[in-house]
Amino acid sequence: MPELPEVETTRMGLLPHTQGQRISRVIVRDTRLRWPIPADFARQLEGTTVKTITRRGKYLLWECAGTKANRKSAQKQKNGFILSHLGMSGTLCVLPDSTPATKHDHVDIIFANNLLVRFHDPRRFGAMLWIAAQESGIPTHPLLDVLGPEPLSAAFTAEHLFNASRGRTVSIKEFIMNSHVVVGVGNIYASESLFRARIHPKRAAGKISLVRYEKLAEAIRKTLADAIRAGGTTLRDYVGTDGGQGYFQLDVTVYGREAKPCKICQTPIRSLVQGARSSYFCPHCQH
DNA sequence: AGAATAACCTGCGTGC
DNA sequence: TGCACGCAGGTTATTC
Repeated sequence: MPELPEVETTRMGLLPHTQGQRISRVIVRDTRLRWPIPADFARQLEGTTVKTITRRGKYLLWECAGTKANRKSAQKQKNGFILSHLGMSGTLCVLPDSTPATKHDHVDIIFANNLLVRFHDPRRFGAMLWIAAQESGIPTHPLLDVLGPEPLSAAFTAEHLFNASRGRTVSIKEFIMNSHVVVGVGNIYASESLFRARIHPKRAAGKISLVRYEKLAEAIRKTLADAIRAGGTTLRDYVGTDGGQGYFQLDVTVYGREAKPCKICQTPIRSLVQGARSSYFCPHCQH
């Protein structure tokens, strides 16, 4: 169920326990995810060191490098990236390496520092893949290559939204949830951002002015940045947290508040279904 | 190309 | 208590 802020919080939680640590062993218990975990996944990782973990949209990229000894023994190809995605129900948590596994624990990445990172995913919409290092050092993968700009980067502008939306009849809610347009805006923050920008979720993306896209871009940036900040403040020692409690309380203004009063005008919040996803909005404030 | 729909899953809450 | 049902914060694949 994680959106971008939860993924970023997960990244920040993992980093201090994994950066610079050598992966001593990898246990794959259940390969069934969005795509099967590759057969040689464990072998690729074992013996490498995690240089850093970065985020692209809701994907985490774990940069792994073979040791000098490995390079000498012709194992240069071990350099690469773990590409992970939490899907709807995935968690990554840091645990002591003796922690017994339970149901839906798909993968353990065990480190030389006696900690492990456990990937747990009941609904199996998540992913764990390996990207072999390229010449450029930049990870290339079909899943990454089609992604739109990061909402908290300079590339994410009102002009980008405006230009990408010309001629599009799709609703603005579905438009901003499309990862080809912008990454990281999930179902909750789509409703929250549209409320903040006062835009009705059903409005056609192609009929929104540049001025209104300025407001929307700013609303998305603020909504996500606020949520990341909230996650960061709840994050203390990531070891032992199960991710369930790690998914922090969201401070929502419209999401899930059907029939409750709008926090601005007291009009009852309404919901509708778009692309099989629930949207929430204030019929008075948003148009 | 873009829009709409199906598909992948388990778990939980609700109402009968 | 049990069971059917609807719904869940994601994304790609398929069809038209």
